[in-house]
Amino acid sequence: MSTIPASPPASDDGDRSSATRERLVEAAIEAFAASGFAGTTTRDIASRAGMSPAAVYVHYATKEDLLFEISRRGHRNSLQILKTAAESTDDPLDRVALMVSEFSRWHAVYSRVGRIVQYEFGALTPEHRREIAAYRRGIESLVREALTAGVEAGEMDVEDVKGTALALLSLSIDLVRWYRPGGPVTPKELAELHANLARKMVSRQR
Amino acid sequence: MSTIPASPPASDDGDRSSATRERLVEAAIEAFAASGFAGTTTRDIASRAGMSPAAVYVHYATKEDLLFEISRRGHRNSLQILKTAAESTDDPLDRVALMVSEFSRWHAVYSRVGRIVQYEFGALTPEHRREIAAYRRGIESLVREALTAGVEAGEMDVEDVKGTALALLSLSIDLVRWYRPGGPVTPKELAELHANLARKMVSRQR
DNA sequence: CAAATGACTAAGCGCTTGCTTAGTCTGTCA
DNA sequence: TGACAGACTAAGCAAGCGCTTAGTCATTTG
Repeated sequence: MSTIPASPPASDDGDRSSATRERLVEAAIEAFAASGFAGTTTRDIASRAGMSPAAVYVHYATKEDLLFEISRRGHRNSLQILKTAAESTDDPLDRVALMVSEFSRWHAVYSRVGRIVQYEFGALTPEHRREIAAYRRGIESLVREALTAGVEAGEMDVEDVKGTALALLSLSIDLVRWYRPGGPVTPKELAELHANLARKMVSRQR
Repeated sequence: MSTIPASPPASDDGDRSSATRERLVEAAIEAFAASGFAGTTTRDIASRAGMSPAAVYVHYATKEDLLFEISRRGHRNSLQILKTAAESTDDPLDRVALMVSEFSRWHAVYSRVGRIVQYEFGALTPEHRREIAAYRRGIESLVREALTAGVEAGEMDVEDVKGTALALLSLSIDLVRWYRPGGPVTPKELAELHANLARKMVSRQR
């Protein structure tokens, strides 16, 4: 339910192995969210998944591999959401608003995963970090392109495209710091608020 | 240089003890920033401060006490910055812009401390967490009050005061996630960008 | 139906952890 | 000058760490 979907719709065949891998990813998400990556033990992950410590290593070679799997899924999934939003309309202002809305909604729904992915980036190996960094550049590019298109169409007033793109992403991403599902605010409400604020941030004034 | 000032202008007397405490705080900031709280060993902190592991415990009873000291200083200091900004002008729109500007500038200048303080909140003891949570409520209140004042003066258009306050804080706080001092953007430039965006977010349109 | 496969466990290895103990050294003050 | 206080170190303890080894068991395959 709070596990993000794997990149292929879900990586399930009927086999036992991939089901166990899913249990491990879910267990690792719970553990990392509760104690952080360095503060989580492989024994904790194993027991949350209902198996012995050694069984973890049948499916993932290291604890960091589990973090990488979570991070990769999170980034691929949210990048896809953003891309779909970007392609859903031709109106530049609507596009930016929809992108922010969907990106915020994603981060609210998957706030646990988002927190792990954002705060434990530095715990990845240099190789894995490079792959994740590429997804992040992709995310930033999509927003920058949407802003540039709006400026060139004369429908937006954005002095600093790069800085504004980062600010729009901050709005969405930072909510993983404080948002808790089941609280007074729904993901949909947050998404609408952020979309409205985004419109104001990029619209021509007066 | 990147240590935040202690709450009394600086907690220095001439004595040896408080100077050593400062060295420990600085060493802990470096270590926590590099490896996270759980990933940092007391031996690492000690050696960065140029002393034996046992010497740390003369000044701080636990590793968590060092984190709390850093967190307390960071919150008190940034809260003070925000309060001073709030009192610096009577114009509601200028006030919000100045608050965002100063809060962003603080987080850029002390981005290492900001990252520790934001990401390791959960590593504090429940008691310490309560004290820090109170500072955070104070910060949110200041922003909410500034927005409410602007709405009541008829100079702002803010539908959701609480949500917009959180969004303005996100703009400032989230920069600790990606900002690195010495990069292409100065704290001052970021502060101005965020102040302009904040104005657009709360201004009456058309 | 024997051989092979692969998920899984019990036990544990070598190392590191936060923190303590016991004692040394330096500077202060009666 | 000698008793004392407090900053500091060398050594180490108990616990817990990531990960491995050796082997069990159920299922698949020729």
